[in-house]
Amino acid sequence: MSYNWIKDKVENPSRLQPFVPIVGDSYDSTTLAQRVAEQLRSLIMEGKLPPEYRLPNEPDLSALLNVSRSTVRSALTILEQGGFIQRRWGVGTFIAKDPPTYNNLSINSGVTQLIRSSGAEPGTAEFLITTRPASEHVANRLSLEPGAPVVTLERVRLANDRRVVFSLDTLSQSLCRNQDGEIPLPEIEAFVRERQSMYDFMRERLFLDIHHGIAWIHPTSAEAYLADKLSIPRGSSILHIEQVDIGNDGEPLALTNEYYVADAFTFYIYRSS
Amino acid sequence: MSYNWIKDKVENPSRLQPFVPIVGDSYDSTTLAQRVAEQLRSLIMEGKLPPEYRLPNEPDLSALLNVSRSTVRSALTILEQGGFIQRRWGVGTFIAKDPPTYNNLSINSGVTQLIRSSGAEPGTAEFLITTRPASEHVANRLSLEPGAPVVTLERVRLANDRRVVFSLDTLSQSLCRNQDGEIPLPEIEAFVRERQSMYDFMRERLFLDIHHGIAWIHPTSAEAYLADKLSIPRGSSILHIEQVDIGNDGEPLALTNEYYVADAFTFYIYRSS
DNA sequence: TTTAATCCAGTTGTATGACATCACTCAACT
DNA sequence: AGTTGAGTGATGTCATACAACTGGATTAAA
Repeated sequence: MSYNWIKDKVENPSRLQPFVPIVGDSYDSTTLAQRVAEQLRSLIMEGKLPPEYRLPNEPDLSALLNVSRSTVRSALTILEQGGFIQRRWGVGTFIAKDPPTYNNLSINSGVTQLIRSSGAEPGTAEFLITTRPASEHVANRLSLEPGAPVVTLERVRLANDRRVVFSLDTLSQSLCRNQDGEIPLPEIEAFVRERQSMYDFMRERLFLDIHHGIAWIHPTSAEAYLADKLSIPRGSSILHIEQVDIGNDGEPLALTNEYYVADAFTFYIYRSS
Repeated sequence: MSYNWIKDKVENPSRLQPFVPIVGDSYDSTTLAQRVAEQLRSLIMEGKLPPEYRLPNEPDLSALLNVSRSTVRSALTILEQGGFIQRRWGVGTFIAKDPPTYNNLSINSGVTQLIRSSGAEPGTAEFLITTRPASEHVANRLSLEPGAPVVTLERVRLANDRRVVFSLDTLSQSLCRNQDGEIPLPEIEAFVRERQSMYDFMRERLFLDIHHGIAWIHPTSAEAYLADKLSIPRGSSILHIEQVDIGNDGEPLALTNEYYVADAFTFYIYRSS
């Protein structure tokens, strides 16, 4: 019990100790182990638990978090697979030497969070929201019928007023409804303009939880339209990331196309062997 | 016990049933759960366990694999985090709708395997192995002193005789030794020429196991040298992947630079939320 | 007949306790 | 000095029981 774990190295110990398992609060669909892993992960990503730091042993962690050791172990397995911690049999569990951050593509974070975590202030320069029939490609990605109505959101994203990303989000119109019926475009626009996040809108207004995303990497170069939007010379290198977000039932929820100015961000990937 | 699981959908059932836990065979350093996960993962990636397939319940799996249910659960957690399976509380465990393949960057596979899995025959067009002092950048990536001797391996990789990748591998010379002393360059060359894999060489000759890799994504365009090597026009889009492979102790083992012709492969990434 | 509520079997999630195995330290011995 | 071996503390594995959830069947009510 003499672990000075948090005490002398972490600023805010209170985040960990008063962990309440939350049983039937709001319907969650996540398991206890996943919530514990999520809690520890955010501590690591916020830097509260520094690299190479040694965690308490599993029985103590179990007592601290007020969950059983098997739950702790399950959570640690999740974190280990993500490259956040390293376990050494017979020795202990340690924060990884180089744990993933928000510019790790293995973590499904949005553009806004990416910009913010790079130390810049996120913003939006152009904003165009429309409905249109789905192209064949879009319909294919979203498992829709070609021509089905979709909501598209076109934005130029800013980092400290510099144009760094052009993003084009697509969402089936049939999903844009709550218990009161269809949500009108202006309401969507208002929400996304303020919060700068379509994921927040999907979660809070449509109650659509994203289980994971599948992203395709397309290196390309800027043609006229993109060069104009991003204020870069034509032919500049562009990283095009096309992503489908998948819900808990395996259903595609949204399609995202993001075009990054090549030198604006450095992306990396954790590749497990 | 009436699961026709394997029986009617999988060609080679024998791979699963006679699972032997392998206790002290060769020193492994991997846990039993990891080996079980690895075994199931290869079955999935080879297509023996089709998408959306339902696995036996955990007690039956435990009996089939001759390990305890907690070990099974640990293995399943690993696979779930990798996007290979989906577990549904109270229902069952299923192969994912779209499980990762070798062109998933979250899986640390080499170029040769990538080419082979795309259905093409891998080959090598140019082959140059040298020793040189480490540049500052290389030394930094590999945690070496600048100027320390490194072995570099330059190759043009072929897929059905088409030039698709230019790769530049770097390895500290201090690691290129076995119990008999330093391994001469010609021996390295002979091995890698035949097996077309530097990872195999590191594992079998140097006993260096790679725990994971960290890859950086750099979209760029081909300058003169690369355009020549890859037989493409100057200015063509190139996907540059720089990767550091990390050992079990967190030590950097090798540095890999791979330059992919943009349209040769489609890479994707599994992004967990 | 239709609808809603209830039960029930099957499956994954969590808790608990015990033991196995590994890595490290350090004293004892050769 | 070098080696062996016990001891300690950590993670890994096993076993068992129970809780919570899902989906379908059954039953009861409208």
